[in-house]
Amino acid sequence: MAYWLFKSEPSTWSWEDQVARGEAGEEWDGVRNYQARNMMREMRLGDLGFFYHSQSEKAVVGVVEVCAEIHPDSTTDDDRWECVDIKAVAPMPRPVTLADCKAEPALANMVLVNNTRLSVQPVTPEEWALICKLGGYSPKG
DNA sequence: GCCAACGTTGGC
DNA sequence: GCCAACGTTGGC
Repeated sequence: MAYWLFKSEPSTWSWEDQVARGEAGEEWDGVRNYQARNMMREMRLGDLGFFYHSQSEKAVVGVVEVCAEIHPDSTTDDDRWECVDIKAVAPMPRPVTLADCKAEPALANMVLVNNTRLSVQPVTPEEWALICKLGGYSPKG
C-alpha cells in the first residue's frame, strides 16, 4: 500500500466535483509532466491519496483512492500521457493547510513543502499518518 | 498581480 | 548534448 498526493486548482477540479463522481471516480487527466506521470505509473488499485487544493485554499481537503490503474489519458491523442482514476473516500474533518505542514518539523522534507509545483506526489507512511492525525481523520471513520 | 522555481522546447 | 528562452504553476 502506497500513499500519494493529488493537487488541483479548485476552480478547475475541486473536491466537491470529485465527491460528486461518487464510486465511479474520475480520470486524473491533464497531467503533462513526466515526474507526475511516472508517479501515477507506480500506483496500484486501493492506494490512498490526499486531495489538495492549490491556489487560494492551499490545504489537504480529502482522502481519495486509486480505482483504476494507469491508462491512456482520454483528453489527448499524445500517447506519452497517461493517468489513473481516483474516487473520493472521505473529507478531512479539518483541512490541513500548507502552513500547518510547514509548521511541522516532521514534514520538513515533504514534497509538498519542497517542490510546490509537482502536481502528483509520493507521501511517506509517516507523513500520511501525521497529516491524518492533524486533520482529525481516522480510517475507521 | 507579481515573481520565483522549474520543466520543456528548440537552436546550435 | 548543452543551454538559453519560454511557458506554466503556485505561493505570497
